[in-house]
Amino acid sequence: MRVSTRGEYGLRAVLVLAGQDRQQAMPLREIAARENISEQYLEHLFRALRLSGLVVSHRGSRGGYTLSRHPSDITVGQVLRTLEGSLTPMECVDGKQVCAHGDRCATRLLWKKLKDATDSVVDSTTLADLLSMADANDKE
Amino acid sequence: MRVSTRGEYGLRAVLVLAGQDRQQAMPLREIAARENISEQYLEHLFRALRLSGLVVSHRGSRGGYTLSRHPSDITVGQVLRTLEGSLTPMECVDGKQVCAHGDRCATRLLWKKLKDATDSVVDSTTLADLLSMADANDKE
DNA sequence: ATAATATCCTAGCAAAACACTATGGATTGT
DNA sequence: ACAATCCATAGTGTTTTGCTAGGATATTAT
Repeated sequence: MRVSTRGEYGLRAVLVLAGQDRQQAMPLREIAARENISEQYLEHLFRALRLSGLVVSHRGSRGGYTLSRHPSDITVGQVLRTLEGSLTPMECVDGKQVCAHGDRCATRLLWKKLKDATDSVVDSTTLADLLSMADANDKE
Repeated sequence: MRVSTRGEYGLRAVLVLAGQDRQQAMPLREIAARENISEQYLEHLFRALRLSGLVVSHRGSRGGYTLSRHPSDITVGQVLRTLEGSLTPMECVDGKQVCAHGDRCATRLLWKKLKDATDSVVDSTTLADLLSMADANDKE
């Protein structure tokens, strides 16, 4: 039930972009240095983030990445699902194939509850939310 | 973020015990056969469940396992944590070591939310709850 | 133009986790 | 005695994780 480093690093990296001026592209080198993450590893993660449309890349000198939308318009669910794949505890509540038992399966009822609980968190929390919450704690 | 087969099989197995007469010990062979799980693998899981006090073993002929308490007195959280270890998405919200940033870390705020969400589900759902929910769906 | 700065893409790989299997010993009911 | 169980440790193939390597491609600055 642990989030892998893909989700951890990726979210941290995207939050760096979210706390930044959106007009200015930030190179991976800088994000990697700031968050103490391998630049090469981050490249993989940003490839996925770009393909899912969450970030925009700018190649060449003075290039880098920017968020594709405002931080208040990107949920952590979108980031995490891009990097971690489905966030469900079991395949049978993925929407795809349900086993023959369906809702008469006692365990599936639990997996469904867990799925709903995590969905409600990640789909209602935006990057801007996290930043403002952290900021509020910082001021105390 | 997936539950492993340890949690899946283990929960299914204890639910078999929960739906059973508590006076009669049930051998692993029978649970394994009913749930289509390897008996040898289940032994590992039940060793952990016994050590955590959730089931009681009865050795020898006519032996087997029983729940240590009534199904309404055992939460799925107790079962899953025994088999899966901590259910937190990240180590830093495990209660143990928090990184230097503490609550000013934006990502940690998310991990905390996720932890609280899953905790509230697994700690408030008992084996009896799952059985009665499945039973209700069965009758429809 | 050319050099410098970036992203882009594919491949590979060591370590850890996962999902078991194997084997033999200990205990109890009949 | 004997069969049915649990108990315990060791081993093992597969998959996932968490990277590193190397080069191609695009853009900007000079």
